[in-house]
Amino acid sequence: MTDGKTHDTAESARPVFAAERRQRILELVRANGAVSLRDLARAVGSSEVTVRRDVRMLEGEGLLDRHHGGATLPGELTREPTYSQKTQLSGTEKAAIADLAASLVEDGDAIAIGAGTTTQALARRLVRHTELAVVTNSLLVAQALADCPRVEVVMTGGTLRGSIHALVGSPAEQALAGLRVRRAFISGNGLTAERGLSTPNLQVASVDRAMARAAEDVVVLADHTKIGVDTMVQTVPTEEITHLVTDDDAPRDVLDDLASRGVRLHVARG
Amino acid sequence: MTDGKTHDTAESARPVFAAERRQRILELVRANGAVSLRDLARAVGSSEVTVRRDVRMLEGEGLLDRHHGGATLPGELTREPTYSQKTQLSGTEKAAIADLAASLVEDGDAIAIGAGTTTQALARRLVRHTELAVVTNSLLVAQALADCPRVEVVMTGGTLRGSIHALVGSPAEQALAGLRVRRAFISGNGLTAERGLSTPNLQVASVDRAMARAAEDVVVLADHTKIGVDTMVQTVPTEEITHLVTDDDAPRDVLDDLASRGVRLHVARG
DNA sequence: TCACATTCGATCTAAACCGATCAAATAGCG
DNA sequence: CGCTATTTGATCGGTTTAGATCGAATGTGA
Repeated sequence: MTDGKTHDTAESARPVFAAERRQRILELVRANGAVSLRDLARAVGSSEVTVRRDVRMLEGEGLLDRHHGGATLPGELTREPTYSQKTQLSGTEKAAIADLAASLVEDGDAIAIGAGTTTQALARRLVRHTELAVVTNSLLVAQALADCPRVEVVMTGGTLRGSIHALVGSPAEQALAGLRVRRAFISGNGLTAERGLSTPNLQVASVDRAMARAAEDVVVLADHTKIGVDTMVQTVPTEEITHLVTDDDAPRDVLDDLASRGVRLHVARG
Repeated sequence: MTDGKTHDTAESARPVFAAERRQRILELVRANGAVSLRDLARAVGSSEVTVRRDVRMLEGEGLLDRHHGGATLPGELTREPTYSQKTQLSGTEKAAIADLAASLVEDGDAIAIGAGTTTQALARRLVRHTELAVVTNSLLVAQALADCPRVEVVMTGGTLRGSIHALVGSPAEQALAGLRVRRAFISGNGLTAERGLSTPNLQVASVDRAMARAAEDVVVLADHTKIGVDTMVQTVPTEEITHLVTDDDAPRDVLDDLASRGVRLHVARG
């Protein structure tokens, strides 16, 4: 509206200022999700070179992402840190923990397995067991045991929480309330001696609690990155944890504290 | 929003950048568990060479595993035999059927999706929908939609039937009994005009029946190998089938017969 | 086990795209 | 009026990317 230099020359074509052009570029990208440089140039009536410059500038401000051939919304295609990278994080420790935890499962057992990448690794170790009954709310655990005919897998119902690939909500909790198993293998995001196991999500916490209540023994699987860490919602208090399986990078003092409170320790050497 | 006054050049399609292509490959693999290179190439509209390159790159990041002929989820115990069977069988028909079935789903719908590889392919097509509520007893369907934040997935509980990766038993049926959805997308092993949809397994049949009862419309997904085939247990009688989605290799006479009984036909051309 | 088919890997080619430098036009300023 | 700074457009070389081909390796089926 109020451009500094008014009608100095009111000649033919209306001028397209750089700021306006960039604004239109942004709008186009936002509207289409991804636009090629050629289309952008055509749309704003400038050359590709100019648009390239604009796009680079806009990228510098974090308003869009530049790609070979065009531009996209920022962060749209770069969601790499998905689930599978978490398994990569401390894969060897997880494997060692899962091996040790699997030794706590005997043929003929009825057990519950919670959500998490470590519990998924545990489930993979159980394919050789026989006469096993496993109840879980984790899609990944169920998948791991799906092709194993000698293991009966029961899933709770519930709403799928995509980030952890597990079922939550009252259907899941109610399904667990009606069951009784010998051991529950539960993971979490943090474990301290004072507050026990914790997770950042309320719904997940509720299901984990229900799972712990359904079991005689509660086995917590937690690699060293989680020991001594406290997150938002407590799931299982220390007194109810009977076993902890972790790796030997876990802080010694916390482990001692847990042990003094009656938790049986199983430390896997990575 | 404020579309420019410029004539929009409708000739140029939305570009697909390399990053987006890889993202889609990941989605496809996550959804299907195992996808052949050819299908991936077809799905993303690139050559097999390019897809091979992408897959190799993604493997380097640990996001998927590479196998002869295709790619699978990482770290999974890969079931090679089932893999080639299922994807090779009638992959293109399944894809075409799934595409057509996806067009029967509207944003904001509440739908049910049964077990099967075709329904799984359908689920894969729903990731772009918004405000969708999906209830399913299929692990594969749930997995396909797990990473989609705009789709709410509710799973029935139940016992895992490994061969079809779906939940069966009374918990599954009871969960469905308490629900009401607009459309149910059900597959099966055989479909005839006289007996309707059928499957060789009793438990699976019960769940499919419960799912059909929970829906206003019943959409059957069946490729041509199943049309005219009758298997042991009837799941949905022809009168309750409102739509059939199949491919153009299906026997004409059976289709006509079904149509005369009120089934709306949707024939995908492979 | 052997023969056949499919798929993989590598190299090459073609094309698109990017970056940089330079030329031209316009606005600002003395 | 003329100079200069800023901005835009054009060209060129280098780089990246995608597709094609062919020998080699791997699976498949009899």
